[in-house]
Amino acid sequence: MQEESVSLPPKEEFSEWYNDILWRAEVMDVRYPVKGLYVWYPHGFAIRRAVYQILRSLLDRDHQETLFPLLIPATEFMKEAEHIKGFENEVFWVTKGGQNELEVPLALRPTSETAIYPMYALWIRSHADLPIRLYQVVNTFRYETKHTRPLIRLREITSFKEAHTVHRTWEEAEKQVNAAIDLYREFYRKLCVPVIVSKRPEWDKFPGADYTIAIDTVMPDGKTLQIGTVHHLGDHFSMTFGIMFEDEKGEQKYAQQTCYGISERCIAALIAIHGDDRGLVLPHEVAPVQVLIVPVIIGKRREEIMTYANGIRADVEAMGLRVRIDDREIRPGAKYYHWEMRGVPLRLEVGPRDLDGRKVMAVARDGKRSLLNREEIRERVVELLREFNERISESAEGRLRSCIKRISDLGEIGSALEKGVVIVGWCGNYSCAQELEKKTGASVLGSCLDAEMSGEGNCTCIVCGTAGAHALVGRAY
RNA sequence: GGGGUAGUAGGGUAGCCUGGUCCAUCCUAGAGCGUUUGGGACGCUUUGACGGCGGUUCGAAUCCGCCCUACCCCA
Repeated sequence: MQEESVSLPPKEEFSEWYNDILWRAEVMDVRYPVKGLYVWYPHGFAIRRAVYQILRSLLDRDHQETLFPLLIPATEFMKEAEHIKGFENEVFWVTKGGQNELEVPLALRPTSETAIYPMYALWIRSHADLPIRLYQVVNTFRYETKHTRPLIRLREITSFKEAHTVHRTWEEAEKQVNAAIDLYREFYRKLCVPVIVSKRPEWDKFPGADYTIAIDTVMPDGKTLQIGTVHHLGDHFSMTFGIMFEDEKGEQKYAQQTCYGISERCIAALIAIHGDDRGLVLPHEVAPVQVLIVPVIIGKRREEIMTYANGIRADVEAMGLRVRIDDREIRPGAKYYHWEMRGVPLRLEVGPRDLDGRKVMAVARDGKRSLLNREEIRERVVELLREFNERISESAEGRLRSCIKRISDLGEIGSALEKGVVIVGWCGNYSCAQELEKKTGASVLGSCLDAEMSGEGNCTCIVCGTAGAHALVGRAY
């Protein structure tokens, strides 16, 4: 009874678990009085900072960070027909300045193509200006009418990393698309979050794109979460916004573009994929506290133990790790629970026994214990953190694999979808996809791009029986 | 988008139909003091709520309206 009041609901009840862990682990406060807007607690924000630090460092290899305005004039926003159609029902508009009605209403960006591309038209003159690869991390606004959910479906996306690139040729832009996919794969590998890459069907691509590649993961309840998209924009936007350059022969040409984005859904995935009944489980790179030191103080040896613990702290700090001593006047067990909830990957316990034997007890977040010698702390801590990441990575990978089922019989698809996603043969036609979606309540996410998932050779459509390719079907968030 | 159920202190509940009381209650949490400290310590003192806004009324947790939030079901 006592434990019930302080612990999480079991993770099998994912919806409630997810809601609870967000405030118990101090990630988000959902009590802000506007629908779909949530507050980052400092601890959650520290996770966000570490996660986006990884993303930034990957992008900074060949992108530059920038910052465009939040407000987009209606005149620019309304230029690209397909783009408008895709977003017009979810745009927030600023229509007044003080008491006065604005002559041109201003949109709160739902995404920034129409803010950035008019400027690209001014900046780009020659082939020598290309390629351009810029990105920004900004908040965007979407008037969601469906159920909002912290980090997953928001009216203010607080952490939208969007990249916008410009190239000379369609092929060059396609290379960028592939580079972006690789970059996202690398990003999620660092978060130990396994992903599925697929090409979205024609009707589900980004409004105004040639095609869309999506990165999905599977949540513990078997539903898929889209945690990244990469779009080949072709020349749709460059024709609309007049982004032209003079090529080597002196001819004016429309530029080819791509854009790709990741939002704080990556943090939702991080939490959902790794967390357990005791709270957050975080890969060490993104944990706000990477190493926690708990002094176990008994009787009169307080000073001695604190000195020992401080020496260890200094050692770990010198390795560039985020370390913390919990010296509160509470029992050690309470500290363990407190920091396990918040996802500390490695805990070092130091008490009289350790002091006497010049040892330290190291306990990883997944329960693995190792008794270290005081002298080997520097090497061993790094090693333990790395091994911990490998273990959670592997276990997440295993769970993803176990909830992907290959199905060739239409009758089996329903039960398989309760546990995860299915791979079926699909001819590529809208009508068959529609029938499939109607029968199962799930959506056709797209055609598999991972060789190991699509398998060898061709197959036949599960609906109509004609020749097709492997497609991914799942219940999506 | 449509429907259902619910919201009472940090968490869990009673009360609501049939408006009124002096102390709601259990587990915690916060503040204070003391004893403690190798997996959620204990004792004592104390603080704390009726999801929000408006209406009806002498009086609202309770009745009415709108909104917000959560969970479930259907499109």
